[in-house]
Amino acid sequence: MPTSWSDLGTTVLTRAAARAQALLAHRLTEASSSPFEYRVLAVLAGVEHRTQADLGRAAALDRSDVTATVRTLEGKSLVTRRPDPDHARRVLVALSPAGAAAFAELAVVVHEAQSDVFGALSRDERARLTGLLRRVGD
Amino acid sequence: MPTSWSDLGTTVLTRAAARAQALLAHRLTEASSSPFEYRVLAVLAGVEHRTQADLGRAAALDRSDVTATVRTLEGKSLVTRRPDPDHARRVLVALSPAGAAAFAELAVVVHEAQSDVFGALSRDERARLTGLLRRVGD
DNA sequence: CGTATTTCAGCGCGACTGACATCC
DNA sequence: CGGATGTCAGTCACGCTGAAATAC
Repeated sequence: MPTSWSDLGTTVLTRAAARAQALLAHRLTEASSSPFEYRVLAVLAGVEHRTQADLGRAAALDRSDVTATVRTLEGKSLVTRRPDPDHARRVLVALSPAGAAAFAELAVVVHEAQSDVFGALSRDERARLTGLLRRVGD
Repeated sequence: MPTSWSDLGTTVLTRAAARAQALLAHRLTEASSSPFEYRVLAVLAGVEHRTQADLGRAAALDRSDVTATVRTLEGKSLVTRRPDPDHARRVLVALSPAGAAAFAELAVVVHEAQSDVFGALSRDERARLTGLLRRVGD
């Protein structure tokens, strides 16, 4: 059982995750986007629309973060917002054509980021790693 | 190749790390400590003293964070600070007896946190996981 | 001179909390 | 009424940057 900080399982795990997050964020920033924005776009891709609350649940984003991210995406014209006709309190968010195109490009970028992170591992090893991580992440 | 956010390798990795960090922080907070403090104590354990800059490098802590953490530990009398006789600008930090005792107790707490995180995995699986993570973390 | 150390103020990101007005 | 929704303000941990003062 390791006693030195750097050999702890949680430390190794945290360090790898920090590097992964940094590389992913770097790739997305280069593409004038951000992890939050990508998460929203990814949820919106393939569905016609979604309420912000649902969006937050699907993207594991807090409601307040959803608000800010969606407004940013709206400013970029990647997303449209309109009130739900059946539920005045709700806002329906949908991908614009430009948003769908942006997501397609960003998906490539994100895929590259996965290679940045897991490039040292074979396809088999990646699968084993994510399998183990899923059991750790609950 | 997964396109949905939650199936990305980086996402699974980040989620697991977030849970690990939360569980570890929770355990240490219960013990009236913190991850930063433990990292400093762990580096100090086994050596007589260390300059703050060295401490930061060894604990992978930023110099500014070292300053704050060491002052907190000094306030708890777990650590002593004295100027380096040979190098007036440097500060030598050492574990006090109380600090050594506290570290011994916290080491148990941290070990429990490892079980909190990796409890679902066998000893073999833990070793395989950390091995893979090390190749990801650089 | 340049370099290194300590300290402080502040930033950015991600996760979150509390409060509020609004609506079903 | 309770419960959900969108918004805003603000907090916290962690990893940083920039600048200043000091010493080598």
